[in-house]
Amino acid sequence: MSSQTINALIALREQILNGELAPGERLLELSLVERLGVSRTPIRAALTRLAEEGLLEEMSGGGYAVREFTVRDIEDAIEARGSLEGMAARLAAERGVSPLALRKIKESLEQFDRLLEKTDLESDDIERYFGLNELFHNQLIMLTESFVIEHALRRINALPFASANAFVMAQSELGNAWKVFFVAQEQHKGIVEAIENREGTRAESLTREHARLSLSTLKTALKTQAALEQVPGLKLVYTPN
Amino acid sequence: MSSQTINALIALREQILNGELAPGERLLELSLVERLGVSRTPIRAALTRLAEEGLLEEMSGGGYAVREFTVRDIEDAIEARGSLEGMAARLAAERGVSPLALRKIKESLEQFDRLLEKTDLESDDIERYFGLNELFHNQLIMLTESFVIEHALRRINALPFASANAFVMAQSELGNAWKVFFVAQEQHKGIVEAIENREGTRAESLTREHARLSLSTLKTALKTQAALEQVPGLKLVYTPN
DNA sequence: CTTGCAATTATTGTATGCATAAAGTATACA
DNA sequence: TGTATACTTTATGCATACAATAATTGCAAG
Repeated sequence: MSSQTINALIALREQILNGELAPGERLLELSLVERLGVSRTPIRAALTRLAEEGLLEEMSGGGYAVREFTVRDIEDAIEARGSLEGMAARLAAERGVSPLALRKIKESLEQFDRLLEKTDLESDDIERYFGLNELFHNQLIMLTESFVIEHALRRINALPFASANAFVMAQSELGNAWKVFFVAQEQHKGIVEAIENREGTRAESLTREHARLSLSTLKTALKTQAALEQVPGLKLVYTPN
Repeated sequence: MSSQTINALIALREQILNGELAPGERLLELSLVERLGVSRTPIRAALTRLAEEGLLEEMSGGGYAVREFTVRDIEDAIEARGSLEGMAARLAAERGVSPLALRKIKESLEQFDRLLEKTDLESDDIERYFGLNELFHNQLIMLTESFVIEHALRRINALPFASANAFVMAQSELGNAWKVFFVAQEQHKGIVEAIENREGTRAESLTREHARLSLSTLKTALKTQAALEQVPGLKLVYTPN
């Protein structure tokens, strides 16, 4: 994709997740031209893309509005991620994986271990955990070497609160991050072990449970004002007050 | 979406599935202008959409090419559909469904039954089965009333060989259609029964197995020249000869 | 004969003007 | 005062001209 379109896409996505563009608000192309400083063409491209991702909804008679999500949507999205990641893990176990890829993902596990040796994580450590977690989940998906699975998961992860990292941000706002991270790491290890041992069912159910850990964290975060402000996308979730 | 864009989208998709535009072939916007009779703007919109769906791949340095699929891709896509439909069925069972929706999907089951009373299905009957099958799978997805699940499944079903109906076309080419359809109907009934009885695990595993029935049918079809010609999308699958 | 560079061509990316359709408003009539 | 209709406004859809970038060809030098 081209530069102006990417600029518009990134700026728009950020402003939506920030809450600068509120849920339900209609996005007028001309006002976005002023706001983003690019012409209508790349803006229209960005809008259709964001609608595809699910962040916007098409209005009847043309135009788009920022979508409002429910807690139920978060549950469904994380269940769906768990389902697909679980399937990926199972297929990886059943079909076998390349020795190189297996070694690489084990290295990630070791890096997690080293990071979690101390019990009080500082801001830098959280940042590092964030990066590692993203890497691990990518490696997990890539183990299967399947375009279709990658494609489907990319779509789910486009929903901001569905991705594996949303929970990291939420947890870091809630304090005592290392406790949950330790549980998560135990699951990581089990998943990789299951894949190595060709235990498809175990790999799948562990991966699903791992996703549910994100869910419980996010649901706690929804009750906390600070997390609600900090975790991208939670502002789009309707919370009856 | 607007009229010219839809025209371009439909025409392009059809020509890709027909094989008029061969896998690997680069699509030049200007040549599509001649071919489809609309200007570049709606064509570009259709191209980005088809790339989103996975039918096209973006080339480095701009432009798109028709994607070539492998048998493995079919397997993965149908597994993924089974995974997501299975999740939908499980959630429907666990959360419960509206009496109205349950009654409606049971009516579909009865229509299947009436259709399958005879053992020799004619062309019209296959057509009817096709419609019923599409309806049933839609109803199944809708039972959960989840935007996120619908969204994810719509994406998977955009891959032509992944959708629940691909197997109907394949089977009708293979002859003896009613045998497989009878097995499928038994699964349909089990799924609905499980949802009604709040048996989440049963609903999920039956739904997954139902998807795998499509898979075995499609794999058989891949070995048959007639089916290869008739079933939309199978021309995009690389078959070493 | 091959390789590197430059010029040209071809293709995609962006901006904008015009057309069309939808939404809103005011006015006239019941 | 309420409703229907015509008119005005506004927003999106489409086409096209222009800009920028990537690919290709030809020429020259090693």
